[in-house]
Amino acid sequence: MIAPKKRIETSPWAPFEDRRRARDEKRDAVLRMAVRMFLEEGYHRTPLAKVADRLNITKPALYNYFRSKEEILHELYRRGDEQYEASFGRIERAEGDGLHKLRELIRAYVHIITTDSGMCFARLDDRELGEDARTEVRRSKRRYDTAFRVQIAAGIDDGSIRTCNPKLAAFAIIGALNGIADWYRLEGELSVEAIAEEFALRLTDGLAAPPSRARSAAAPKAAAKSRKR
Amino acid sequence: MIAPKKRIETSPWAPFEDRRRARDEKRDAVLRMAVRMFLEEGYHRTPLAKVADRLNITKPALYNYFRSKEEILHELYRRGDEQYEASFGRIERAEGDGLHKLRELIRAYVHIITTDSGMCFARLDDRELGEDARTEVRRSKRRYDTAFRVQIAAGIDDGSIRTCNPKLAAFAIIGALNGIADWYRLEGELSVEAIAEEFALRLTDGLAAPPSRARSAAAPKAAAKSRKR
Amino acid sequence: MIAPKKRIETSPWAPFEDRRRARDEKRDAVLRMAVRMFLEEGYHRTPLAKVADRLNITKPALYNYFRSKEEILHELYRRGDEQYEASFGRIERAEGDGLHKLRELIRAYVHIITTDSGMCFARLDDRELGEDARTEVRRSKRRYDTAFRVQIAAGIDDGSIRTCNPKLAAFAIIGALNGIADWYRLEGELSVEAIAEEFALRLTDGLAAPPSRARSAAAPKAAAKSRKR
Amino acid sequence: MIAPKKRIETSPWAPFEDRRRARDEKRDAVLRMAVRMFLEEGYHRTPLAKVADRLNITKPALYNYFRSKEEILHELYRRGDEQYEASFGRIERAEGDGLHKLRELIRAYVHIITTDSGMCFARLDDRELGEDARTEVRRSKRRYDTAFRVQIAAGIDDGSIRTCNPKLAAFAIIGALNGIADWYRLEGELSVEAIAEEFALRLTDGLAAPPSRARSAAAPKAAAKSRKR
DNA sequence: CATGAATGAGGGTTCATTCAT
DNA sequence: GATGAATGAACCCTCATTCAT
Repeated sequence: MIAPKKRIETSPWAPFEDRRRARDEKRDAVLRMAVRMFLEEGYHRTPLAKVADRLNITKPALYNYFRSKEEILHELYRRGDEQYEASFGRIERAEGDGLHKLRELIRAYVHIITTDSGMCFARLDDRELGEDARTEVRRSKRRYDTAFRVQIAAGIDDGSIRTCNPKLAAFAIIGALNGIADWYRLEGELSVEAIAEEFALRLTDGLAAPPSRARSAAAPKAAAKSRKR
Repeated sequence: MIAPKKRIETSPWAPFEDRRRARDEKRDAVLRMAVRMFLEEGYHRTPLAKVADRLNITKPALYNYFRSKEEILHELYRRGDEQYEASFGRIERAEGDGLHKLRELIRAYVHIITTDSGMCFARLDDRELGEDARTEVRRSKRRYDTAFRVQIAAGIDDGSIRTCNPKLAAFAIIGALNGIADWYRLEGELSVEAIAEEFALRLTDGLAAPPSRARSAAAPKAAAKSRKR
Repeated sequence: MIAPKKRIETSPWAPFEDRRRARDEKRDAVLRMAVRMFLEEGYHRTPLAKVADRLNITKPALYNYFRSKEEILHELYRRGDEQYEASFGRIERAEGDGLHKLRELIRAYVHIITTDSGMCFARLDDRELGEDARTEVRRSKRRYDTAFRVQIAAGIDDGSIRTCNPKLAAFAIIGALNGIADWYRLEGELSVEAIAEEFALRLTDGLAAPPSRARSAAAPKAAAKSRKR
Repeated sequence: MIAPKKRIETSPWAPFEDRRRARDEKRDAVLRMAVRMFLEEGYHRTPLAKVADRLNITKPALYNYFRSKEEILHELYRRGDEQYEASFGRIERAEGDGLHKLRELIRAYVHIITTDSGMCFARLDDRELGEDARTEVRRSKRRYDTAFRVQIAAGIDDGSIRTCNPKLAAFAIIGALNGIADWYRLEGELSVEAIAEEFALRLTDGLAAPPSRARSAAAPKAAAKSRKR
């Protein structure tokens, strides 16, 4: 009821909060601009001065938010990783056979790799990073590979996926997915959902166990169902 | 027949010939060294001085064979393109339905992308090139995309491939194939042939038309066969 | 006796006084921290940000007490100079022959150069200062040189010091004393008093005129001998 | 006799030799210019661009001879060390009692510290160097200290030097000697020899053991007296 | 008073490329 | 044809200092 109440209550903290938020927003703006330019032009062909210019600040101002150009890159990878990690974790903890989860992984991957931070893993070169960060990024990449392999192996076990070399199959799928980063921006007519669905089916149909007569009735249904979404 | 004969025959030009050959061999050596180092370390992280060093020559000596670092890169792309072009042309001119040719394209692509020059298209960044060369490289890339799309479309027409979006399907396949360049060197246990065969089948089975009863007898056999290997 | 008494007495001016004192104390704290870090790391390798950090304040806060980094340095020299000036003046005004006063100067110098501000003259580089301040500092240094020379000359006159080049002798002594700043912190086992006494004797014994007839015969010989070399 | 003979004889080597000499001369010129400017202005206040300017070359040209600014500094120390090392070694291996050798060390030190490279140890700050080089320089400095201490201790043993704390005495002498670097350039009227001789005598007379019985009675008294203070 | 943010002025280093020999 | 040397253009990063809040 009393107007200043809220003000009084939050008074001691507000400045801090506001400051921090403003700061975080700026830091974020730097990252968003940087990732766009890195993706567009390439990391090493993007001087920080240009990034700063487009943000209407000066080059050293960036150093209020990051310790080095490399740290910006590292942070971009980290943000990408958070997305992958969250999505993959959710899928892994959910119910479903190997094939289903594999398709979910594909859908998730498509949704992430079509975002700026998601694209970093596919389009930026982790050799620009120092030893430690590079190791971290590569660990993430291996973790994604593994996520796919695990579901493929699970699918083979539970009969939802035909026998194959899980490692190679995972490489093929991830390769196809990473490739999206190369053409997505330029082929604007397709929605992310459409791409996700198409890849989820196209990349797995070939892996799905061939419909035995018994299964031949069920599989088409599943396919039809998933196609609806 | 006699060993020196050839020498005698070419005698007047021999110096020229020899010179030119020696020159070409050196030029070639530069390219081979350069591509390896570019692939290993990245183009812009590979100073020409290091390339020269490993060849036991000096940096300016490189300028006897190439006008610029960029020209080296350009030439590498060109050599890669020659391979793709030759293989693709041969396949396109051959007999067979869409599915067959698609598989042949995949096999050819695997064989080329596992070579140094073939890897350039997938692992080097054409944005390092100047306007003209970049345009040329991108035309090549589009041409490969098109090659795959055409066979997919042909396969859809001739019934060997199930209905799908040829552009997306081609992107998926090429993405999977380009991905090979990311892991091939590190996963040494697999032969190129094995990879080629696995990818040719794995990436197409899902695209192949659903086995009619007539076909359903044949397809499993093929699958079984490939599994044995 | 009662705690608040002092507070009550100064009551009307207390805020001002307190303020000023608080301010001076802070200014002082800055100087004490700065001198320690300048001596430890070197002036130009000590960013103000680090000084501020260790004081748990922020960099621009320093500018409330000093107009520039250079002013801090200048002030440090000034504080050192006050000490030298006070001690030297006291000695010069006291009684005693040249040798005695020379020894007193040495003792005083040791006591001052083993303090932080005293060390500034020996360990910091006055070329970091601007024209005016640098001139001032150099005037101080010359003044110290002169103080030593004057007593040496006086000693020569009054017979307490043997004939020698006063300028060179003063340089030697001051050099030896300044050198203390290079090792004092690291050779913790010696008390300032011990060092002062040792230097006062060691650096002058050779300069002192032979006190007795017995000596007057021996000393020239030694000198003659060593001169032969 | 034949003019070109020499030319022919040295022919195959001359280019190499000439090249190498020219290169070494230039490298040397860089070092000589650098040391002068470093001593004059201070290391960190001397941009490489200015050094290059005075040599009529451009900044990056310096990188043909040195890998970094720090390496130049390091090399300067090394050249200084060579001089000290050579002189000290010669003296240590020679004949003579402690006092004699101590005086020789002093003379040598004066001769070296009045040269540009010799001055580096006294006037440049080894904290500008990286870990390794700094350690090396400090080892050198300790070695010089030790050289003096050893002779003082030897002199005490052989009776040529009166009992005293060798460490402190060495510090005092080296301090006095290093101080020369602070005033030598500016006090041009004195020859190096004169300074060397004056310091050799002035700094040791006080340390020399009283030569005669006559003195042995007087000296303790003086010491006792001054100790009362 | 104190703070976060921003700036301007450099400085060291790298590297493709050119040139005289 | 090859070399050593040199250059110019960038680029990253640091830091003292200022300013609005």
